[in-house]
Amino acid sequence: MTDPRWLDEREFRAWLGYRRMRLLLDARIARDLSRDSGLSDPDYDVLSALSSSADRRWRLQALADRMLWSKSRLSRHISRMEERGLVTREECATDARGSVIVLTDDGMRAIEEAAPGHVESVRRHLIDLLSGEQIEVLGDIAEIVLRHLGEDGD
Amino acid sequence: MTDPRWLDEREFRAWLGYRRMRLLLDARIARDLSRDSGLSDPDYDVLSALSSSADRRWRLQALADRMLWSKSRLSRHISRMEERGLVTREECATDARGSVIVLTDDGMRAIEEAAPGHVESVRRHLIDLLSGEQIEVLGDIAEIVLRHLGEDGD
DNA sequence: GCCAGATTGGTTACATGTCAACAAACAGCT
DNA sequence: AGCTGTTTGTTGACATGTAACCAATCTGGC
Repeated sequence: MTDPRWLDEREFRAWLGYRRMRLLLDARIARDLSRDSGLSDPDYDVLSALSSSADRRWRLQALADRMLWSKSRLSRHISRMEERGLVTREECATDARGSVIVLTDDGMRAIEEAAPGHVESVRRHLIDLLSGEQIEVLGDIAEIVLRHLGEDGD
Repeated sequence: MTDPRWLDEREFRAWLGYRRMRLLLDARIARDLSRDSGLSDPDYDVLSALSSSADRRWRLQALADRMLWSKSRLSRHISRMEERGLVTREECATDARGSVIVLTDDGMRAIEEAAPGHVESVRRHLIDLLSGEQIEVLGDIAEIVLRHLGEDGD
C-alpha cells in the first residue's frame, strides 16, 4: 500500500465528531429513557418493532433481520424481557421449529408510556438543535452510507 | 405531559438513519480493522490516544477523561492490552496512587501498521461517499450536539 | 417415502462493559 | 502533626453482547 490519503482537517473533524457524538448522545438518550421508563435502549427497540406489527407478533428470525440483530442476541434479550412480562413466546403454527414473539398488554402499555418521553429526549438532545437543512443532510448521509454498505461485500 | 410533538417524516428519517448508520457503519469499520490488524476498535482508540502524547504516556484518569471512558473500563481494557504487550503500567513518580499507561514499542508498531488501513476503511465507507458540504454539515451537527450535551445537566 | 443440506431457535463458553465498594494515598484545615 | 473528606485505580458481582455449536425441523430432488 502506498502512502494513504490521510484525513484533512475538515474530514477529521467530521469523523471524530461522529465518533464522540455516537458515544455521548446515545448514552444520554439511553439514560433518559431508563430513568423515565425503566426500559433500556434495546428494550425500547424490541417493543417498538413489535408494536409496529398489526397483530403484535413476529417470528424471531424475521424480527432479528428487521432490527439488524443476531438471532442469538435477540433470543437472549427476549428471554430477559419475557421474565419481566413484556413479551411472551408462542409456538409457530406453520413451522414447528419456529418461535413467535408476542407483545403482551404490559409490554404495549410500557412502550406507550415510554414513547412520549423518549421522543422528547430525542428532540431535546438532537432534532430540535438542528436546522431543517441539517436534518435533511443527516438523513441523506445515513441513506448514502447504508446503501453503500448494503451493496458491497468486501 | 401534553401530547408530545412526534417526529415528522423528515425528522424520523434522520433519526432512524442515524441509528442504523451507527449500528452498521461502526460494525463494518470495526470488522475491517480487526481483520486487517488484529486490533479491536477500543484497542485502536487507546493506542491512538496514547501515541498522540509526545512521551507516549498518560495517567489513567487523564486518559479516561480524554477518551470519555470510565476509569473502570479503561483499567480493565489496559489489563487486557498489557497481556498482549501493547502497553505497560508504570508507577507515577509524583503520586503514589497513580498508574501511568505507557505505549510499548510493539504497541507503537501496531498502531502505525494499522492506521493506513483504518483510514482507508473510514474513507471507503464514509468520507469518500460524501460531498464536501455534507462532511462540513456532519461536523457541524456533531459540534452542536456535543456542545449542548456539555452544557446542560438535567 | 427418503435423504442431504439448509434453516431455526437455543445454549454454552467467553469477551467486554457497568456499578458499587474498597484500600491507599493525597490535600486542606486546624 | 493529626483529622477529614476527596481522589485514584482496582476489583467482585453482575448485565449483556458475540461466536461456535447443537438438536429439531423443513425443503427439494430422487
